[in-house]
Amino acid sequence: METRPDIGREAGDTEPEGLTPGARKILDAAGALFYERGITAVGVDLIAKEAGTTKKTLYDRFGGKDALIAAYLRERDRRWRSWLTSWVDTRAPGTGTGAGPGERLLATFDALAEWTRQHNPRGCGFVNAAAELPDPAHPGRRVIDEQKLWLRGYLYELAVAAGADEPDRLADELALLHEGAVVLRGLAVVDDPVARARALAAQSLERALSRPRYGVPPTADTPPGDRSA
Amino acid sequence: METRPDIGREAGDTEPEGLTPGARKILDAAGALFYERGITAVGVDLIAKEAGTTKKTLYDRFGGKDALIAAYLRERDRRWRSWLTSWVDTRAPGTGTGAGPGERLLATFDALAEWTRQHNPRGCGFVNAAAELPDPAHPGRRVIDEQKLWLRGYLYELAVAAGADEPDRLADELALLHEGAVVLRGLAVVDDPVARARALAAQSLERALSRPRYGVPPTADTPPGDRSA
DNA sequence: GGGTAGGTAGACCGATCGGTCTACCGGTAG
DNA sequence: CTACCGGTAGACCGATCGGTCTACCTACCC
Repeated sequence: METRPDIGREAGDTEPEGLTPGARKILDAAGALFYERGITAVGVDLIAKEAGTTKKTLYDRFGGKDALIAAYLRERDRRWRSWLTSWVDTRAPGTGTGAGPGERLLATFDALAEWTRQHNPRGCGFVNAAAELPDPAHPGRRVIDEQKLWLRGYLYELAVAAGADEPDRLADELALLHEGAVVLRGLAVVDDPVARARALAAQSLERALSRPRYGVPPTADTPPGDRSA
Repeated sequence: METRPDIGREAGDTEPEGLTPGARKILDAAGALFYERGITAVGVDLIAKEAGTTKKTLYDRFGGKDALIAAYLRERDRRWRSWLTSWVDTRAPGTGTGAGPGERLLATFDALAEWTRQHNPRGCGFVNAAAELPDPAHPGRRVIDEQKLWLRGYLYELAVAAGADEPDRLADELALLHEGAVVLRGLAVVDDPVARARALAAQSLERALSRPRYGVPPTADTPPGDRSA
């Protein structure tokens, strides 16, 4: 179990807080089981068995199921943030390029599309977890709140950088579209909800950039038909 | 001697009062407990105790926990549909009034706002239930799918009646906003997400109605029954 | 009266829940 | 060599899980 690049984790990931090999296996197994079958429905015996370890190791390394749930959410949050920011920085470097100022905001939807395609057949793991953790004092709830606040803040930063009129409003709207898209991805009511959300986001963006704050001339937006096959 | 556990009524049943008093109390208690604490976390013993009945009555009336879950979802679905349609019909009668053609579509967001204020402190009950029912064969899953498809179809009908350009697209977009709003209502990241969603819906609506399909002026109502694609 | 429906009360079942425990084993650092 | 660390193996705990069962009661209708 040496650290080998790009196996289960994304590029640029760093091993969080030096997990022992047993703890790593447990966290991986818990991550898959919690997301696929639900948190409450998965017992610690099954996690230990699936990880090829024992409950002893689980309790020695994590302390209990609640702490393991929080660790699972932290891990998922860390991967999602890394995925999103690296995607945006790579595909829409911005600042001086010929692309429109809203390119980086729209790129978040492309990142989401690929993320859901790879890791999200059952909707947002954080929304699902919130459904199972009604107790506000549960350690996992803090991770969930942080994740949602972080995304909204990230969208706000991008909105400000793009020179959007009313960046607060734009960030709220795009956060709304992100959540709606990832939730409808889990259900089967709209096909390609992320693409729909992106198109609607482009429309919202167009309006927000047509009246920039500091007199920056409105530039041509990226065409909505920009989507790659 | 056991009565038939077919009380989990089929779709098309409009009467909630085929229920015996004991079954009614159980369904009420289960509805509150399932939504507030999560489905898996709530046991049948607690439901029977909270309802002031016994497990015997629960199993005689509903057959088992899975059937009770489906009955709970059906009940919630029925209330939501009734709430939404009656709100729209009352506050936005449409067809011949002086209001705009998209008034009924926007009214769905007002209905949602009031619904969430009254019944939805923890987000969408169906999304939460879907998170806890990963098995596609679970009887509750069918109810969830029907609920989401119904809303999307209802929005589509309203979009067609309003004479929207691309009613499929508009229905998808509004469904997206509905889901995003109700999910973010459960979390605490955006204040008044329903209002944000309504504003964005109004914007989407404005565009969809500015280019009606057959050259009808945007202020005129297109007669319903338009089913061409 | 008899039959039946709906209900209450509560014992009981095997399985599983989260969590703790002792005992042993291999590697490694002082 | 010894001490310790991380792990394996598995017994064990009380509680609770979904579900079944017997027994008895009341009310209503033929």
